[in-house]
Amino acid sequence: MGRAPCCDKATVKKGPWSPEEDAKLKAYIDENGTGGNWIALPQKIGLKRCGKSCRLRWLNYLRPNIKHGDFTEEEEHIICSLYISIGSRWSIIAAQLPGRTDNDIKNYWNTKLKKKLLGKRAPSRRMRGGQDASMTPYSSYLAATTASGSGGNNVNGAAAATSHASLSSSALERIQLHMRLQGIYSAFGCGAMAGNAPPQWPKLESPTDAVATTTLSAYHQPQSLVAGHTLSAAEAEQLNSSSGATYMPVPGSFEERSKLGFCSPAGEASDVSSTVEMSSEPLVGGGLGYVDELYDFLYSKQLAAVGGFQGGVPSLPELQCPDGGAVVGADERFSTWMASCDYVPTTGASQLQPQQGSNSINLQDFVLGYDQ
DNA sequence: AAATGCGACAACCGCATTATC
DNA sequence: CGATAATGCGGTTGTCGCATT
Repeated sequence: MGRAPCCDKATVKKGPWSPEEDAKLKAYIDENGTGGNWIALPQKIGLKRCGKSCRLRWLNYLRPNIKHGDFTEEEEHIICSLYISIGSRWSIIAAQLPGRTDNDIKNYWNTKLKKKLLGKRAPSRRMRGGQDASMTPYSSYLAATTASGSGGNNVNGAAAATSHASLSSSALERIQLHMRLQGIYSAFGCGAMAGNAPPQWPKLESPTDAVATTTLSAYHQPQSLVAGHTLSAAEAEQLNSSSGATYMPVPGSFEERSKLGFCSPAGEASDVSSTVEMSSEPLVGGGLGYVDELYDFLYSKQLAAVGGFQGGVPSLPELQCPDGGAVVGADERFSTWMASCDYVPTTGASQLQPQQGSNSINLQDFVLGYDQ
């Protein structure tokens, strides 16, 4: 037996809301609030609507301070970065964008951002079956490692390719997108098969997805994200020895790095290229260059603004904590921290709230650490 | 000018979680 | 402590308007 429906579907009106209905609902809530009972609300004000529908209408449309219209580039970057970090947790992402609703962001992602990423595949740069002059060092590395089948990647890559054939197109699309996003993550912070933290994959429900997820997880080993600018060299060393992960102290102020919309470790350019070239990336469906393009998409403007790679590989934006701290990332530490936090989407600037006595880390901001 | 396709957005649906009894 | 109700959330669908043929 499934649960009882929340309302009588025969008598409830569906479809778009009329201005009159909007006015009724808004007037009532403005005056009385929701009363903590959405189910009873429509009867009180004489609306033939389901309580859930009223709630949705209020939250997504009628609520004050809702922003409609185009997303700014900064908002796009935040959405992309958080999607990389936490997947389709739209309510959490929305909590970081005051005035935006989860529904808005979800729609924007599905209709624009995702296509921007999936559709940004420039034929001149990929799917050529070999290297060419336009390939970046990173692409070249990927091609080389794929061709040579280095280490466990080869095995897993073959498994991925096998599972690829049996996936539905929608599942495949999702996996490809996730791989691109995850690939960026790997490129920024992941040395080959290093680290112990399990990767954070967005939810994949179907059995076939599960197969693919298992396959992919085997060679995505996200590295640790740390509160870089607050970490001294000694602290970093201590953490490295105790956790087995790679932390690095990062010079430069948070303000400097956040100017561009992302925290960016102020490392040297040589550090960046060497790190990127060291990274490995599984390839499914001829995915060479995915990382490049998403990287370009996310960071080209930032890099241009600082005159190239001098700013180092950008990190992710911060999730605001009530104490003024912030957290970002997708590693085990982050997911642990997330699990120990309540997030409270509100009409204003929402916040992540560490629970009392929780295993929270006093994070200021994060940068990616790199393996040697 | 009509038909068709497509993108954007609003709304719905069902499941998971939380609160209450 | 279990059952039920309410709420929150993410995935999906429906509808409308614009662009293209």
